Amino acid sequence: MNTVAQAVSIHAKFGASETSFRCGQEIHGQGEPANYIYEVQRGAVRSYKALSGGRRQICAFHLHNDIFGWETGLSYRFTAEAIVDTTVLVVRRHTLEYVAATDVKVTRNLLSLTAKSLEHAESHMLLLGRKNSLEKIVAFLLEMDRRLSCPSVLALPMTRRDMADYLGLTVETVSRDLSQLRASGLLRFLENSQRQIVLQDREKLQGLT
Amino acid sequence: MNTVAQAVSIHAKFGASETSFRCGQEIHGQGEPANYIYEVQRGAVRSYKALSGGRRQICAFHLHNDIFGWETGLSYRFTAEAIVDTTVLVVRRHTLEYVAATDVKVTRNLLSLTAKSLEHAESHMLLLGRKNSLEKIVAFLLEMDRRLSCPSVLALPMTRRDMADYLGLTVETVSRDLSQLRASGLLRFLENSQRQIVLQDREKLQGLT
DNA sequence: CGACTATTTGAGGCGTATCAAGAAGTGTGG
DNA sequence: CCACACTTCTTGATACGCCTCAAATAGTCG
Repeated sequence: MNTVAQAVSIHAKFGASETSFRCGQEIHGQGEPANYIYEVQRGAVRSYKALSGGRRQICAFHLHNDIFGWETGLSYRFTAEAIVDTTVLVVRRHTLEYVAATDVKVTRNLLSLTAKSLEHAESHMLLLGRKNSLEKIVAFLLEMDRRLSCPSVLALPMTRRDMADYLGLTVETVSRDLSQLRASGLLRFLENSQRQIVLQDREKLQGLT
Repeated sequence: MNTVAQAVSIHAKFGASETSFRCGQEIHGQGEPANYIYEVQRGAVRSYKALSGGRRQICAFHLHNDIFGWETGLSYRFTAEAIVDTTVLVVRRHTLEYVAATDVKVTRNLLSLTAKSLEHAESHMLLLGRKNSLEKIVAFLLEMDRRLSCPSVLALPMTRRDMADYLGLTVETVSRDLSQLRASGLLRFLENSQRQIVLQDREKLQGLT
């Protein structure tokens, strides 16, 4: 069962509208009424929870075809922001729930979607709780590599700060570990761009996490 | 909607059987075929993922009436072990899926159950990634207090090691922070028992997390 | 009681955070 | 296209929170 493809069809069926956000713009805020569900068409989005003292935990990055903003409760548990210029499909939650009430397939798609998120969250708990900084960085690179379909050049849409807030580290540690991986020849940056990375040895990287 | 109560009714409806496990016994192992779903009747269970070097991340404790072992994939993503002598209700996954195929309410209950787990996992990510040791301990105590219905004496079923593996800490750090909280009068232990804790000031504790 | 496990406490070390500064990259207006 | 301001990223020096190792104490169970 392909969750994403089925979810896309839901959107098409119910007249989803398209909206664009500039880099850095908020799509929905933590605590606001959860009235819309989104799907990334172009660009990328971060979903995070905030803590006192400016601390953030990014719980997920949403890339092409990912769905986000779906809640069982009344309000969003995350703030979602575009991390590059981004276009999303939007459907009213009300519409989706109306359909789910009559079409079991939609409910099952929502279940599948939620289960996928849960699976990701549980793996990420292991990473946050028990991996060291290098293992975290490597796991992150391989996750992005996989989700972007293993391109020859990994074009990361997020800043080092976003990476740090996803991995429970600081910007400096992220930077240092990337430098270390570069020094040991496991990856390299494209010239004039620190966010375009070539993974030189996926197998060895896999062994580090 | 009360997930737990509805899930219990599912079990009753479909002839769930009762099984008991001794403290420390494995209920299901990571990677095994996920053929059964469980509900805690008496006792408590830990679900964890293992990493190289003996590292563990406990993703959840399952207490009275909690359901665990439900998977969308073929195999268990966790090892589940009784942490005290425990009795569970067991239903065949096959049975549940057969019913879910005809009864939408069952599918919706599974969705609600999964969404609850997801919500917990996402809060726990924030804890693991961005809280310091004292904030983690306090959050843990308040979580257990809430889930055990705020009893006058908090009777923890788990060891300090389990707490540590849930919070991404070591046994020693857990012990030190508990001592510190005791020294500052925010909690006390019952005599002859380090696992029975009285929270002396829930409000102040709340302020620490 | 005696053996064992769980917990606490202390001393010291390590990994990551913090603070600081400079380099690299990006965007804007001329 | 360049000049300038700004943000992002890197690198170095140092600090500190939590881990590691070790040993004593408390609790459990035969």
